[in-house]
Amino acid sequence: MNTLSYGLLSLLSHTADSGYDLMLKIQPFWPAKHSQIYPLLAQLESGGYVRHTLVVQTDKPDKKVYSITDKGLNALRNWLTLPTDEPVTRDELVLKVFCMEQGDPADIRRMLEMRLAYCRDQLQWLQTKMDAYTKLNPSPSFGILLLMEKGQFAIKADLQWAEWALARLDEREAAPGSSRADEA
Amino acid sequence: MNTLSYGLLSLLSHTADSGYDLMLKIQPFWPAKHSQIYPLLAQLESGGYVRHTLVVQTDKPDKKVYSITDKGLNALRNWLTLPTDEPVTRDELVLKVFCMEQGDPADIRRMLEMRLAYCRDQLQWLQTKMDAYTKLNPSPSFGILLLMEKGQFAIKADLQWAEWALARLDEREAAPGSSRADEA
DNA sequence: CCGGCCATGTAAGAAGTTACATGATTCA
DNA sequence: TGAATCATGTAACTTCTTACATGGCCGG
Repeated sequence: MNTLSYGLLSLLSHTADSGYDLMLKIQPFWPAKHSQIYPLLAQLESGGYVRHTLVVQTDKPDKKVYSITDKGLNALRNWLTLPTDEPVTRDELVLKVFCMEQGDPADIRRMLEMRLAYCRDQLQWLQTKMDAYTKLNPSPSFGILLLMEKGQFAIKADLQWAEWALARLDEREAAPGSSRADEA
Repeated sequence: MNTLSYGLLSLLSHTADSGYDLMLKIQPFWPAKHSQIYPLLAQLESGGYVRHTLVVQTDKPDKKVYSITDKGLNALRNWLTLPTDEPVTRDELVLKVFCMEQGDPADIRRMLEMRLAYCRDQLQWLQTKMDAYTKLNPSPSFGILLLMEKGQFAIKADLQWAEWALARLDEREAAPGSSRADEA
């Protein structure tokens, strides 16, 4: 039972879902490909944590809809009491920023602008999700509200940093000479 | 040449360093164990991107100090022009929050308090690093300044979210009944 | 004297990605 | 007609973690 397994159980504790949909839904929280999800679900099923029923569809391929079992729920509850791993962020951008003096300033600028655009996209996507969710739901899940808020906090921080960094780049380019220019 | 390889080259573009020190320094940016770093450095050396000299020490074990070559610098510069992968954050906490209705509210509270403490630690650690760096350095690297700021933005966002979440938990516990309590 | 730090490495295993494989429907 | 979505699966590979292995120095 690894973290991704618990992630799947966590999703299934809200609603039964196909492997495909689980794969899509877990992306914002714990990115994983279908090639990782499908075998894991089979494993969880053989362990008795989930069970599936085949749902036949005419317009689309048939699907396996998984639901969590009592054993799965118990495992989930126990997991909640265990200590939580520290978060890990892997961002290629920070490695690039670290050695940015080696490259063309125009490349750095482009990099930061790309990040800015990415953040705006993410923020808008989240906003849409939040609107849709709160409209469709009379008394929403407290956990989901917390998460959507968490996502917003994180994206906004990244966005604000990118803006701040670009502003500092502008300052730099406006001022002639190197960082020792203020020694006048 | 994977991202970690470029990360090592990025660090080495500032100062020559031992595998051990590189391992320690890269943790905040791209966590990796020594068992991954050492073979990679050997590989980078056989590819001509870095070279090492043996530094004999009396009080401590001898070490291999790696420095970047021209070929390494060129590879680094080229990498800076390439498109940057999107950042990935994996945080077990979000998976737990998603299904928190399944568990004891006291567990959730403990979880959030742990996160809060972790964030405060991280923030203090960063502050210390920033102070030390800016004091020791007359004209600091622009890249490093940007990064330290980025770290602060991210940690503060996480911290503020945790505080906000705990406040909401308090509200919940103060109000009797469920979310339908406001239907009075 | 025991645990932690320094310092390097290998081996085995788990986790994650990319590619291979299939096939119907829908939209431009 | 060609690409995207839905839907499931396996195989090969890369990446990352844990464990094995060694050994001196230092502080409590």
